[in-house]
Amino acid sequence: MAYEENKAGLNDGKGDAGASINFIEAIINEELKQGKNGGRVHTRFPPEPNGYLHIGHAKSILLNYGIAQKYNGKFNLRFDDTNPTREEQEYVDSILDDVKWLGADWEDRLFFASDYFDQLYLWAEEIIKNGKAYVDDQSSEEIAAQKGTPVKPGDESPYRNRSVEENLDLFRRMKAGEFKNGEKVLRAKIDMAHPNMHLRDPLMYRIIHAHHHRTGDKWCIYPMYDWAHGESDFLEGITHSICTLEFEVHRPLYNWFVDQIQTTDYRPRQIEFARLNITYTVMSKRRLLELVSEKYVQGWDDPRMPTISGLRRRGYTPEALKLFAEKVGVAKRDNVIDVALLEHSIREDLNKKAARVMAVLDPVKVIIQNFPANHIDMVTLENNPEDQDAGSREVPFTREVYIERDDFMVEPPKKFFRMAPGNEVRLKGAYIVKCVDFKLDEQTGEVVEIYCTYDPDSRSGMEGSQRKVKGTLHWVSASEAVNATIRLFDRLFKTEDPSDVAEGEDYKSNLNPDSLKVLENCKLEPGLREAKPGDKFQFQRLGYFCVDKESQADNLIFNRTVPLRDSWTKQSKS
RNA sequence: UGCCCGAUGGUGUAAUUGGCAACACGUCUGACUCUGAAUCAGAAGAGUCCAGGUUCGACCCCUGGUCGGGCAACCA
Repeated sequence: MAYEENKAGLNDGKGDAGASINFIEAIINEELKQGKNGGRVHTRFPPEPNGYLHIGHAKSILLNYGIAQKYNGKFNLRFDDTNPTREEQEYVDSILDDVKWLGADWEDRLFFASDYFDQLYLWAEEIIKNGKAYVDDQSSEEIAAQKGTPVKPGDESPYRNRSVEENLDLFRRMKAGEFKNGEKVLRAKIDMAHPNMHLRDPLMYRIIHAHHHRTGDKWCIYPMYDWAHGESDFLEGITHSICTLEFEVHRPLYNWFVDQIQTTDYRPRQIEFARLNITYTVMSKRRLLELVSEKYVQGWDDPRMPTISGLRRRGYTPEALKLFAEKVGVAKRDNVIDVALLEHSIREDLNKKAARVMAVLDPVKVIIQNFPANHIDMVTLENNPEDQDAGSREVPFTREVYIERDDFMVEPPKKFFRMAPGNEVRLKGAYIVKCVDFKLDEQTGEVVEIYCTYDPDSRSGMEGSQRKVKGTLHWVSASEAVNATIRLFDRLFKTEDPSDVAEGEDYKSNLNPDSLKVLENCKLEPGLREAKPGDKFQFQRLGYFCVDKESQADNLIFNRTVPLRDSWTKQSKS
C-alpha cells in the first residue's frame, strides 16, 4: 500500500525529494508485495549501554522508528547488554532519556538481551545436541592463531570433535561456574576454512565471572553479539534488523544462527546502511569517551559534543534532528555530511518557533543627548514575525542604551549600514538616531561612549518612522538591562576531517582551542530575567540561544545554539 | 593474496519494468526587509569512476579493470 502511495507521489512529476524512498524502503516494499512475514514490519534499536548516544544513533533511531510508523508497524527498544564488564546503568538511563526525547515511542516494548539468557542457553544446548557446537579448552591466543587470516584458511581446534555428551557436560559445568574466565568457550561448528572469517567456528559463549546490571550473579557465561543478536530479533518478531555497514560480513552468521532455531517461515532480515559522518566532528564511541574522560570537554552533554544530550543542551530540538535525518538520507556508500546541513536544520526549526528578543553580547554605551534623563519609554516589539500568534511585548527604552561594539565604526567601509559618525540608524522598535560624536579610551583607542541625537517623530509606528534608514540595530536599555553569561560554541575541531593528522599525532591535535568562548556581563532585555533552563530564543541579528541547565535567576547562563546566517561578515572579510 | 560492499555537481540523496540526470545543503546574483536573518526570484556547477559489450536508446543490464571502505576482539 505504501508502495502505491509512493508511486503516486513520484508520478506528480515534481521530483519532490520527500516522496522518494530509500533502498531499505524499496526492499520492504518488495517483500510486502511478496507477502513476507505476513506483511508485518517490526524494527528495533539495539544500543549497547556502554556510552552515550550520538547523532549517528539518532539517525538510526529515527530511521527505525520512522519505518515502523510509515508501515504501520512496531518499534522496539532493546539493550544489547551481553557484556557485563563494560556496561553500566548510567548509560541505560541516558539512552532511555535520549530515545524518549527524540520521540521514538517503544510503547511497552522495552527489552534487554539479558531477558533472553535462559532461552539462549536452552537453544545452545539444542545446537550442541545437533552436533553444531562444541566446547573449546584453548586460550584466546591459541584460538586466534588458528583462525587464519583473511587470505589464509584457519585450522581446526583439537577439541572440535568432542562427543555431544562431553560438550553438553562441559557446557553445563561452564554455566555452573566450575571454570575460570577464559578457561573454556562454546563455539559454533561451521567451517574453519570459510572465506568469511566470521564463519570460522565463531564463539557463542565465554566465561565472565562478573556482576551484570540486570541479572546480577545468576550467570557466569555470557553470549557473544552474533549469537545473541539475531536470536533476540527472532524472539521479538523483528522483521527488519537494520544496522551499520560493518556488520555486513556478519550477516551470513546472523542467518546461520537463525537457521538453527527457526521453526516457521518467519525470518528477521538484517539490512545494513552507511553510518553517519559529519565534518569537523568525531563520532566513534571510543573517541567521544576519550574526550570526556580526559576532560577535553566538560562531560557527555557538553554542548560541543555530537551526543544527543550535548545537542539537546546546545539547544537543538528533536524536530531539527528529524529534519536533518531526512535531508541526510539513507544509503550504503560512505558519506561525510557538511556540518552546515545540521546548522541549517536547527535554524529552519527555530526560525518558526523561537521568540525574538534583544541581547547585546559585547556592549558599548550610546547616550542619546536629547532624550530626557530618568524617563522610560515602553516600546512594543513583535515576538516573532514568522508566527502571528506569538504576540508582542513591551521593552523599556531609555536615554542610555547598549549596542553591539561591532555595530559602530569610526571609519566605516563603503557598505557599512550600521552606526558611524554622522550616520542615521534605526534602533529596532524604537527611534531613528544619529551619531554626533564618540569618545575613545586614550590608552587603548577603544570606543568608550557614543553620542547620538534621536528624532522624536521617528518612534516605530509613527509617521516619521516610515523613512528609509539603511541599518537597524538591536539595543538594550542600560539602566533596565539584565546581565547574563553567554557561552559561544564553535566547532570542536579545526579541521574538516579530524583524523587527518601528521605522523605521530592523533585526532586530538586537531581540537579547536577556541571552541568555547565565555562572555560575561552581556546585556539582555529585562523580560529575560524569567527565562528558564531549556527556553530557546532568537537574539535578534545574532543567533539562536537557549538557557543552560546551570542557569539561575540571579546568574543567567545562555548557550549559543547556532549563529544566524551572516552575509555581512562573509562579504566584509572578502 | 581471499571474501563482502560501494562509486551520480563542492556535500548529501533521487532518477519506480532501460527513455538524454532531479531535489536539498552550500556558493553567487537580484528583489524585499524596522533582524545584512527569514522570504521571494534567478544563476553557476555533474553528463553519472574507466574500458568494452547488449540495445533504437544505458546512471540503470553484462564483462573486465580502477579507486574507496569493511572483515583476522573470549567487543558490539
